[in-house]
Amino acid sequence: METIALAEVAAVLADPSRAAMCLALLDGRAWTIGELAATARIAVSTASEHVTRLVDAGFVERLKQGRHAYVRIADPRVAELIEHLAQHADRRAPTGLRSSVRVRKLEFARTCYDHLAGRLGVALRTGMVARGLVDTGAGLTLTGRGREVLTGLGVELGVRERRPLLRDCLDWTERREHLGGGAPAALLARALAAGWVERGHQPRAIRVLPAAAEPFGALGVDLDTLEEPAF
Amino acid sequence: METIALAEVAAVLADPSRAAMCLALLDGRAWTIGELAATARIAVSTASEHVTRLVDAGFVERLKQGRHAYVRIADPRVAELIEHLAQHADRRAPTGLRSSVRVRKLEFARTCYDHLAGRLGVALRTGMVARGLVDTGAGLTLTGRGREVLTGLGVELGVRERRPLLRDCLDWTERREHLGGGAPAALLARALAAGWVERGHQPRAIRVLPAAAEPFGALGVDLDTLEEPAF
DNA sequence: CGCACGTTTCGGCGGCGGCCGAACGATCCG
DNA sequence: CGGATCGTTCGGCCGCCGCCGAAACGTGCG
Repeated sequence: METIALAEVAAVLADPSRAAMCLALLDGRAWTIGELAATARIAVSTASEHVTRLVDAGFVERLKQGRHAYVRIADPRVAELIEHLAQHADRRAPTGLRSSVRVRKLEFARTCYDHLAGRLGVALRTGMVARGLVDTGAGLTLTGRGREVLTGLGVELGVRERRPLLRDCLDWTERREHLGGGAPAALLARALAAGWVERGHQPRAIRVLPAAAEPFGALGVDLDTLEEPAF
Repeated sequence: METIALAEVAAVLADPSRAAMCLALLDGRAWTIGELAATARIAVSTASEHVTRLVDAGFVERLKQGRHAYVRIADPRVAELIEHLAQHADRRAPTGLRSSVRVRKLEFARTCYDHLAGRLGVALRTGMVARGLVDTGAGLTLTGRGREVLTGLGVELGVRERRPLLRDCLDWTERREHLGGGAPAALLARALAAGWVERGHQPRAIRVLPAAAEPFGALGVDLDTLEEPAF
């Protein structure tokens, strides 16, 4: 039976420690075993075993480099799968309110695997929809104008990507949807390369630089009104 | 931590019996507990317990009707999630060749949750792409002509659906992709209503009727050349 | 060349959860 | 109203798997 394959792959994510590690890895970067052990609050030995299982399942890959072993998500499709699963989990969460300072600091702008999330990510979705760059009629589609504007900003929309250009993404700290998919990934890459934003010290943190005002304005995001928390 | 929510939802699918039940339910219809127990080869009592867990997790819903309890997938999004997961499982399966007669009979035409699969499903994808009704540039999109043709056939494309109109779907018996998403779901509904196809006796079986020739021809599928197995 | 640090392997412990059969409950039918 | 059929609940058994600390391994650095 093929059916056991499904159970096997689900079982890999079914452990709290492994789940925590995968969620951490959604920042798209490579973590060491030690770091992963720390965030999951387990012994390194245990973390190492978990990584082995994740590798066998094709979720992550191990990169040996000197005496360190780096671990990262194997494939964008894996990231989407994890997000998809997390999204369902989120949907039926009684959910207490989020609290920690660490999370608060990440609320404004951060990455979600390979695209922007946080309030900035949410604003991007709202802005692009308001300007008619994205259509929400059935699923999400990039309009002709949307394509023009992104291209004008130097964002390279890979034509041969397998995943859709746009999808709704609801990551695990933010309650509202932001934009995932190929186009937002390309946008983040462009934003980093062009110095509109840069990575902060915390894993998923993003700092917005002055140069971001113009390009993000073109996407319907007014950074000035966004900068300060609403409350 | 929210992270445990991910593990919890994964844990629900992490059991072989529950996975088998979910896969069976992907035919989109309501099954009784007894039937589910039989396909999963477990005692009814155990199956009942599993259904309870699946309900609590929001994957399926229980419909009491007389002395029977029917179970079905709660939501198209759940079906997509399961398919997504199964797809990843499939991707890294050493995979023996499929054999059983039962599967062979379903190869030609069957449903995959709420849309067409099997060789017919695959041909539909190929045909619509060949006719320029579907564009595969980046992700999958329905072209203007595609929309016209479907509408002309009486297929109602719900504008307010949340899921995308088209997505690639690779179900667990077929190796090649077929079309999933809102549009193919609407197409199947129309095909059943209009008498182009009808449901067979096996759970996922679909029988193609003569009236199908014309509408499917418009979608680039030549049923005559497809009818007989290639080997 | 040896120590230190990061990682992996091993052995053993403990708990969770899936499994069944039996008893109970509910519903339909004669 | 009784017997048949389906489902659910309960109790108890068993195996799997996540956990840790200790020890082995390998790489870089002094």
